[in-house]
Order: sequence, then C-alpha cells, then structure tokens
Amino acid sequence: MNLSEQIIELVNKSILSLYQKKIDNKEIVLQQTRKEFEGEVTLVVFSFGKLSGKKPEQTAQEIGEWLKTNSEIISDFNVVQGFLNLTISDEFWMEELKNQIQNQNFGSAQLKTEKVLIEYSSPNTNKPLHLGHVRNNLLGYSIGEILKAAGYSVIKANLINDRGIHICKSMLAWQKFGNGESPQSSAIKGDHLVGKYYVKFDQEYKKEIQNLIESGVTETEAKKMAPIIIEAQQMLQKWENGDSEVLDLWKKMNSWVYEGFDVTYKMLGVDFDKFYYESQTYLLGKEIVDEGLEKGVFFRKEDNSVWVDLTADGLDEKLILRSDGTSVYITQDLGTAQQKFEDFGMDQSIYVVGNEQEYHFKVLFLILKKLGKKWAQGLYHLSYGMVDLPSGKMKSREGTVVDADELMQEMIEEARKQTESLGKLDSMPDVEKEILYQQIGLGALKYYLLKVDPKKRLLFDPAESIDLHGNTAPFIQYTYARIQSVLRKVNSDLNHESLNAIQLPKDEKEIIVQLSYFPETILIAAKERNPALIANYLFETAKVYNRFYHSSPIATESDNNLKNIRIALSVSTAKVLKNGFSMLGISVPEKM
RNA sequence: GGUUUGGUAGCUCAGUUGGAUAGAGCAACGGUUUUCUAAACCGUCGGUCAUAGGUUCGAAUCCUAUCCAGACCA
Repeated sequence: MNLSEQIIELVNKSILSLYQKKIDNKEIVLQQTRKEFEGEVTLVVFSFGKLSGKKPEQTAQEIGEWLKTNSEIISDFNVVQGFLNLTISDEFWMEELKNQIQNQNFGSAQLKTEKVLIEYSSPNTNKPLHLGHVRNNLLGYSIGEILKAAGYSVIKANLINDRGIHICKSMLAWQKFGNGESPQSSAIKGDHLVGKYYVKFDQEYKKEIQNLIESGVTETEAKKMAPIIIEAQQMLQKWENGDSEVLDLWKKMNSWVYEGFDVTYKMLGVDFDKFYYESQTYLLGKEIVDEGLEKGVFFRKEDNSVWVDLTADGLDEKLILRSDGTSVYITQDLGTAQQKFEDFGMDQSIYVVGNEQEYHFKVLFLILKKLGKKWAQGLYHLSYGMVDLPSGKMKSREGTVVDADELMQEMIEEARKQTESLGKLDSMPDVEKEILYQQIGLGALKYYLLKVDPKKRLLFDPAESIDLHGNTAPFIQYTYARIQSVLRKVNSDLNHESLNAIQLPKDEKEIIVQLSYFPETILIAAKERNPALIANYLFETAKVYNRFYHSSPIATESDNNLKNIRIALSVSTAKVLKNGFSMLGISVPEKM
C-alpha cells in the first residue's frame, strides 16, 4: 500500500470516529503540499463541511489532531484555510528510502495477467522513414516499455504496408531508369535507394502530365491518362495475379527496404515481437463482411456494394466493400483486428497512428462493437499530432521532410561538437566516446519528441532540440553521470544499519518525497498511455537532485549517518533516472 | 456545412479526479567555483490562462456560445 492509500484509509477512519460517518475514498482529495508550506501531503477538507457541520478550518484542525495521535506515520500537521498539511514522519521516509535502495524492481509494478498488443511504426515500403515516423516509433516503443513497467505483458507489432500502387511506382521507375542499381553497387542504403526511385517516378509522372496539359488535356484527365501511371496500375494488376517477374522484383526491392529499416530501427533502439505484412492481410476481412451482413449490421445496395449505417452514432454511412467486390482499407483492418486477436488473445489493442486517422478508427472500433466482438472494448487509438518544422509543414513532394537517418546523424554530430568543446573527456578511449555521442545525441532527440503530450502538434526546432540545457535529455543524463562519479569517489558501501531514524534535513526529505512518486507516475503514464508524464517527472527529479547536490557535498560530510543518507539518496535517484529513461528508450552514460 | 483536437509568459512546454498567490525551461539581466563533474546552482524581469457568459465555498480545468489554428467527414 502506498502512502496516499494509507492516508486515505486513515482519513476515512478519522471521519468515522469523529463524525460517525463513512465516506467514499474518491471524495478524499490529496495533493502534494506546496513548497511554501510545511508538510508533504495535503488533504483538502472543504467538502467535509457537510459531514462535520463545522467550518472547514475547524474540521481540518480536528482531523489533523486525530491523525497525529492515532497514526504513526503522521508526525505533525498545520491548517491553512481548508487545507490540512500533513508532515510525514522521518521514520516513514527512511523506510521508503530503504525500500527504494534495496528493492531491485523499485518502480515496476506487480505482474498483471492482462496482455496488451501495441501496433506501431507501420511504414510503407516505398520510401525511408522521416521525422513523423520517428515520433510514432518512439511513442510506440516507449508506451510498450511503460506498460511493461506497469506490469502488463506487452506484444509489439508492426504492420508493414508492403503492397499497393506506391511500391509499384518505385518498382517501375527502377525498371525503367535503374540500370540494375542495387544498394551494394551504389552504396546507398536500401530504403533510400527505393525512395530515390519513388521520387524519380513522381518527376516523370509530372513531366508527362505537363506535356498532356500542353497538348490540350485537362489536368484531372492528364493525371489519369499519363502512360507511366497506367503502367504502374498494370503492374499492380500483375502483382495481384501473381506474375512471377513482378513478384520477384517486388521481393527484391522490399528486401532492400527491410535491410534499410533494420538499420534505422536499431539506431532508434526500437524493436518488434511480431511483423504483419499487408501483402498477407489485405484479403482478410471478407468473412467479417459476410458476418456483418448476416447479423444485419451491414447492408447491400442495389449496385452490390456493402455499407454500414452509422448515422445514429453521429457518423456517416461507410463503404465496406466496393460493388466489384474489392476491399477498401477498413475491410482489411476489420480482418486484421480479428487476426491479431486470434494470434494473441490480448485484452487491449493499441494502435499508434497519427490523428489524421481518428475518424477511421472511430468507425473501425464502432463496427467491431456492433458486430458483438467481446474484445472490441479493449481497442484504443493512440492518436498523436503532426510534427511541424519552423519553416512549416513537412511535405514529401516538396522535399521538406526531415529524413530519420540524416537527423540522427546530425544529432550525434552536434553532441560530438558540444562535448568536445567542453574538453572534459580527452582521456576517454575513442570507442567509448563514440558510444557517448550517440547516447547524448539520440537521447536529446528522443526526449525532445517524447516530452510533449502526444495529442498535441509538435514543433520540431532542430536548433533547440540539440540544446543541451534546460528540459532536455543531456541535462538528465549529466545528472546521472555526476551521481555515478560521486559514488565512485566516496565509499559507496552503504551501511544500511546506520540508516536509522534521524531528523531529516529539509533538502534530503524533499528528494525522498520526489522519488516516492515514481511508482505512481508510471501507473498514471501507463493508464494515460503518455510518455510525457515520465519525461517531465524525470526532469523534476533531476532538478531536485541538483539542488540537493549543490547544497549537500558528501565528501566533506563528517556525520556518518548523514553521509549514508546522502549516498543512499544518490543511489536511489540514479536508479529512478535510469529506469525512467529506459522507459523512454534513452540510455544513460556512466561518464560524460 | 458537420465531427474532432488544440489555444497558458517573447519562444517551447507543465499544470493529476475542479483547490492555496498559475509553474518550469529557453531567451534577457545580475550573482555563485579551495568541495564528489559549472553540461550546474541562486536571483530579477516576464500572465486579462483566446473571448464572453454560466455552474459553486472555489474554474486554466466542467457546461454553453463565439474567435483563431490543425485534422478528418461530405
């Protein structure tokens, strides 16, 4: 039982004893005591007026006195208006501190039986990953790790969009203009090479459209008539008919892309337990269409197309199957959802997909509920905002996208520059330096993208992202590295016995209080599916530690008990920073 | 037109189920190194929480309308 649960129980008892009334735990509001007041936990008593029939101030006074005499953990209290500020005993905090140090899994919750599948990344195989994908990947990975820490068993899945007209475009352009170029022959990363031909296609396509318009065709007509697009469509047709030549080319170019993605994923530090390929799932869902027709959830129009009517739920009529019997996106997604459940039987299924698809998922989930799927309750669309640049929106056609691989390299370079200019690591071996620059550069990038609430749009300012000051990963990493340095210098052989109850100075107490919120923060972050909560918590923790560190030099401390407490606090702070960062997919350096 | 998300300091963002005088970081200005890492710490400056109503002991937070921005649906 954590501190707030204990206090809620005590407050409930006090009210029963003082006013002979029982209240719901939800009505008991606790909050962190503000810095300017004495105490660590504050009970809001305004709403208890009805129970006691007295003024809030008097009620608070009475509850405070009851708690102080009847509970060991509350050593003192004070009342400000309707706020009852409670001081928690030093003994309690010392116990808390010992628990933090000794508990190997401090911060991770008990294992639950619930299983969560989280689908993220989901790239197209016609071009390399860009900044928008980076946000998606980091979010997906991080939420997976947070859920693990909260005790869930997590399956990370990636549904790769490996078929369709887009990949045919790259294939066609490569066939026409590639001269057999391969990643080996050109030394271009596979995904970038395929992306190059996707761009090439677009250029040719535009040229043809321009020519057609000049010969008097309207723009919409020209877009349909251009020979190259017709050829691409024919290629897709061949692919669907299993033409072996097309399939071979498709396999070859996709394998290049996968090699490239693999490198990018490794660099980003994300991973997957299961890959789904659209080429294998795009025909799924037809059975569900039949099922829906049988159950009367769907209906057929005169032209034989299948629809669902969601107007009663404030949505529209939605096409499920075209009149020629071919699927649309949602058909496949219905089938894939079913498939995932058959594969894993998970309780929750999270889709990490941009907010432009909110409507799509609303419809998808609603249909599955209407079909009476038990597991539809656990479906969740983790929607996130676009990433904008100071110069405006990212547009792949206008070449304003930020490429993921290039971005990561730039971040690492910048970390190198800044670190070298400090000149503190000259004695470090080069291999270690390279690892460090990577940790700092990628940490900065990841933290910058994760510290913002996912649902908000994100303004990515390259200059600011590499700033190593303020609310950034390098600041927190630096705090961690400094703790390690402290622990190396002082004798870190902790004497647990000597951590007996003593008067804790305020600075020390403040850190324990801050650290004690860690488990709770993880649970909230898991519930909200929001890594930003962890990120902001870690920044607060690093700040509090730095203040403490500044005011409490350990080496010069002669009082052994105090020294032990300070070492203990350093140990547990380091533990929290490291565990917290690992949930964000960021590693911490021992030295920097 | 309809649905939906956002609007908090010059900039980037926090702000738990409604709670105390709305908080950080950056930028600007000033200060702090005989100590285990100054990539640090402390201080000053900076706000009509988009606007107007409403709900109540109490609203950045909940409700209604409007304005602005984004996304989606037709």
